[in-house]
Amino acid sequence: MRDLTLFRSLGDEAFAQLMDAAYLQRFPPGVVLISENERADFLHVVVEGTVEMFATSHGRETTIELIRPVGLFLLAAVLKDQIYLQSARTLAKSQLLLIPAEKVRMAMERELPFMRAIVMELASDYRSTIRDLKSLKLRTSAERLANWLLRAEAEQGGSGQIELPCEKRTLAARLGMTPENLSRAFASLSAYGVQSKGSIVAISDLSRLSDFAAPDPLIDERDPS
Amino acid sequence: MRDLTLFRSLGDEAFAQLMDAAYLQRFPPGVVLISENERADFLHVVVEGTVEMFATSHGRETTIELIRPVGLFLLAAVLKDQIYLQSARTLAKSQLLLIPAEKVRMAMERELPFMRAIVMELASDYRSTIRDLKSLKLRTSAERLANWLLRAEAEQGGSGQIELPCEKRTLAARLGMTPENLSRAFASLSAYGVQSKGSIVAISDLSRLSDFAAPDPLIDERDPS
DNA sequence: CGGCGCTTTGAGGGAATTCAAACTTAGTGG
DNA sequence: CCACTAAGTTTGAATTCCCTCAAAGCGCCG
Repeated sequence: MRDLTLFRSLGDEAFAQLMDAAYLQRFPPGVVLISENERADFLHVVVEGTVEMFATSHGRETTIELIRPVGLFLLAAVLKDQIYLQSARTLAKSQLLLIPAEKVRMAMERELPFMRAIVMELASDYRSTIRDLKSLKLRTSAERLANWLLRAEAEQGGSGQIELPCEKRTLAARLGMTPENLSRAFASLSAYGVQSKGSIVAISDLSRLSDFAAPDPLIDERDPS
Repeated sequence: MRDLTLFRSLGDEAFAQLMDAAYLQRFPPGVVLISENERADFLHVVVEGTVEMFATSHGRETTIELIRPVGLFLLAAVLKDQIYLQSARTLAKSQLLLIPAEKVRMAMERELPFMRAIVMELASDYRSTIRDLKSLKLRTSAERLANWLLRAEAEQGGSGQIELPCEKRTLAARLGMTPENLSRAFASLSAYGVQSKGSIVAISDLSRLSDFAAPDPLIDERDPS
């Protein structure tokens, strides 16, 4: 927990207070943790497992983001004391820490370094969402997939192999397309050395894929923290 | 200037210090104020006119947002001391206040209420970007236009008439489509009582348009501040 | 008044979605 | 351990949506 940049900023006492008020809970896969339109009662921290942030409107649904350990979500809604704009469900067996919203806001008021860390966290989240927006508006679906693969490959150690963190249907929604379309995108990337078998993807020639993907640091690279 | 929620939080002295260090500048239309990939040197405040935030990648370009008085941009990049992810250009004759990034960060450290206001501003910006993302991923282009029109109508006083704040090509990019497609979207909305002539759009029957648009509070409504 | 640029319209093509069905995989219960 | 089921994935065909290219119309400003 303390590994989180956000909580590293807290003094021991304040950290203990937050933890005392928090609930550590386990959930099986497929549980809807929160639904959009509810009031923000808890800041959620993913300690173990995977959580999908998704959104619906008039029967349609899409994935906004995947949260994996150690990551938090709903911070903006908690701070503004507003309703959630996104829903969340577990994709795998997960362990979450629920911190009462009120306690988070109190800790922020009491500890300047914590508020500073919150500013940085929010700024990062904002910028990361802008990157997503740019990717959606400036790229085709195959390009989005190609760049997503390149980044996943690097994050998973650069072995040329990727293990998908979720089902393909979810990845499709995350990248803004249908499952069928993702399947076709994978098929079209086979011309650039991409082979997918189940949840394992192999990239035989990074530079060839990179030529097609044309990665853009202003979309694909993460801010240095 | 002091009307801005962000600056209302500043003490008189700190506010004066910020203003002393800032530059008030006028720009003709069509000037590129900042380009993505540059380091964040100034927080920008639009005092008069209109600024378009846009982004490019490999020859493609899109509009992210329009900023009008009194609004600010580049806050996240300034706080993180990072490069900009977006470019900015004036659409009309504009007057901007440029506040050195370093001064903003210093003011934040010195004044707790200012930092608190920054937290709220960032949280709002984040949530508003999430709304954009949902709109893009969950709606067709005609639906995005219809909902944009409904919101613009309300913001402009509910007279049933809208004056477009920018050229249609820019609105098209803002909504994630081509100018041709926007034109066709307008044509298709004429079945729901929408007439556009130049930069004036008339809605003859709000409820009919609303039936088609199916506005969703979690996408179209702004947070109460 | 003329020219430039934006907007509209049309035609054609490409990309993505929908619908449907076959196939694969994982998980369950016999 | 195997068969069976259910769900996820892939493939195919048809459709819709959107984009590109091209040309014509229109408005605005010099």
